[in-house]
Amino acid sequence: MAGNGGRRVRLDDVAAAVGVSPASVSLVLRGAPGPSAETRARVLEAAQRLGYRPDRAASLLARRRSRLIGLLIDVRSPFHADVAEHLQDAAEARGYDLVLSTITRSRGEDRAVETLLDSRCEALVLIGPDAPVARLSELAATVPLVLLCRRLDPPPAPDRPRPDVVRTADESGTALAVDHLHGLGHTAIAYVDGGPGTVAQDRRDGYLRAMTARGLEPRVLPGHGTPPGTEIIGIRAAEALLAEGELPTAVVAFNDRVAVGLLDALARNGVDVPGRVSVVGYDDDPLARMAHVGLTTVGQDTAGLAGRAVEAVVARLDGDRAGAGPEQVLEPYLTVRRTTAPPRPSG
Amino acid sequence: MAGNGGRRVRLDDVAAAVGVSPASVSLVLRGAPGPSAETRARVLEAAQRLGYRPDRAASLLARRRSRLIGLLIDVRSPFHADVAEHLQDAAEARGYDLVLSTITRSRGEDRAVETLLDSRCEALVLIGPDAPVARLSELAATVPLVLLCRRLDPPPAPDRPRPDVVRTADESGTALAVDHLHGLGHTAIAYVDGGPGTVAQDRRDGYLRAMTARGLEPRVLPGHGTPPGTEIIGIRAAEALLAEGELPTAVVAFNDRVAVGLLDALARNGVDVPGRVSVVGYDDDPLARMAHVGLTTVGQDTAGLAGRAVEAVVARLDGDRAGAGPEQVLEPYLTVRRTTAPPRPSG
DNA sequence: GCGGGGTTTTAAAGCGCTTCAACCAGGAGT
DNA sequence: ACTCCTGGTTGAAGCGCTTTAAAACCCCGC
Repeated sequence: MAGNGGRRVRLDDVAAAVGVSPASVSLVLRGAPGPSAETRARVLEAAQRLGYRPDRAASLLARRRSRLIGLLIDVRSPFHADVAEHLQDAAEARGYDLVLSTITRSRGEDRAVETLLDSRCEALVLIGPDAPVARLSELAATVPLVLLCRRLDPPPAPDRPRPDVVRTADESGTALAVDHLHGLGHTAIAYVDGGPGTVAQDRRDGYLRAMTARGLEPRVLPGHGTPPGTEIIGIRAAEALLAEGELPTAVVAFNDRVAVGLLDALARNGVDVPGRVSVVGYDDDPLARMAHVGLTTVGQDTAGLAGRAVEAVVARLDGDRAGAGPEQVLEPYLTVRRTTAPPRPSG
Repeated sequence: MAGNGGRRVRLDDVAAAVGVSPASVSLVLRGAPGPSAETRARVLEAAQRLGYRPDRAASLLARRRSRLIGLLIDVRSPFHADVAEHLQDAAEARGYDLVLSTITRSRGEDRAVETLLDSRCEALVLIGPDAPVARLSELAATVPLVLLCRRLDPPPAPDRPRPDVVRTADESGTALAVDHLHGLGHTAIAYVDGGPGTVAQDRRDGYLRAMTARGLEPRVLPGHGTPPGTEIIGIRAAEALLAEGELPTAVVAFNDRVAVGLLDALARNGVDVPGRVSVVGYDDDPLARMAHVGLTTVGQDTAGLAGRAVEAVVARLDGDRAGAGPEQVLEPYLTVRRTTAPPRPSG
């Protein structure tokens, strides 16, 4: 079809082929109002025939608005990947495009954000960024900013610019887990903590509150250590519990990786799950879904998060601030799989 | 510092501030030869002071060459992520920039490739793409193309354009595994197959050849089923072996996920690994590295793959075709962890 | 047959940067 | 004294598209 002599087909080529001005072609190709049905058809046909593909750089440069949303993503995180996918779709639906910038070992958040800004992004979405509140606030002064899964704690001074926040109610997540277990008949429910950070804090608080509300005795196993939120923490927690002789009948873990460590250590010590101990994770990681793991876990509504994030961006950018508060909190949901069951009748 | 009144700082602003022409500023900022040391210093100072950030779209448009390499990436694959990271660095070192395009459920390879092309990428790198050879060949006619971890099989007609190929010698990888096990004293070594595709084929061939070369009896367990290359396959294979009563003393798996399924099913059935059976995976997945898995596995040299890919691109683009053949094959390496040991003295 | 209202079309001015030919000083060479 | 360099510098022409104001057109009714 194409691939013929040398140069790439330009807008002008299409215009010439049809016998109209480049302006008309531009209008038609972007579906802008103006051109008549007939012109429209002829232009489309010619563009198709010549294999015309608009040049994004040129279009971007000429356009008054870029309609670009920058997303900072840690390419190794399945959760980030999932959010990215949904953001892609949500953005597209609103007429925006997504630009990805990966953060890697050799490329910190700041660096990645710069790239995004240089690419003319009109707004930025950051997923659980590490940057301190002050830095985020400063950035929010430059460009509309949405924080995904990251509370602002401590909140910036009220006169300082404030990023929008879209997150999951992590405190409800662990409460959900406790509910589920309590509903099954468990009363001795332990919790394995995450590292520092607002997310870990929220999940722990949710657990504590839910336990207290039910008149149950909370028991938090420490989650610090390097690195937090990994299998090792789960293994250590399991070992600590086993050393005591008396196991709780259920354990809620800060996240799925911790839960997997827990499961593994328990299995090695001949402790049946869910027969002897029930385990609940958090994140609904691909890990948890793996057939042979079948971890009961708390999931986040990634599609919802992505959708709200885009809405927040659009609200700022297109100014139709409709009902969107500065912080949006979505409810997590529980996915019951095979690691939870009623406690074994004691004996 | 910046963030002051309205508009973004442009090249012209810097030029005006220093009192030189925009042309000079452009030269200085790109480190191009020409400007004197003094001009250079003054421009740099002013740019810094004004917080100037070049506009990529404009720069891209004006530049004769884009120096952009497009990478197609499945954002959920840790292997892709790893390669991307190394490519980023390798490209940068050669003065190129990487543009990422993710392939998702709602966004196939073709779509992602188009985005890349529209972004003015001068060359494309695809990691193990699904597209048929004909399509790849066609694409290679449009733009320099490097295939990572994907052989061209069957090879396109000799007169057709041919993508460069950079891959791991998968046939040596499984041979390495067999070597290792044989060296430990194993003779009954089974293999769990992957799905269709050249990679699975190579790995199987490597196993078969290595076994035959050592006068050992090969035993291939089927790897087809949906989806191939996942834990389920490993579980099924383990069940099949257990059903027979007589277990081999070692098993090589098509990849780590299969190996993990295998490990899990064995553990559930009280089979000690590596006491009773040794297991070797392939890919050196994060999964394999997890503390509690400790899977002995064959790893690919992702940094090397990325480096070669960039070299291939540069060779095509900058025309210094130095020593680079159309297909480059890197050797895999074995990482011994805790799932392999000498076979238990029979009895 | 002409002014008026609406619909289509287009000329032209950029978007912010790069590039390249031309230009300019101030030595060196003859 | 005059030409020839040569390293520095710059004016101006784009890159391929969007956008806007204005032109062109068409159909009416008077």
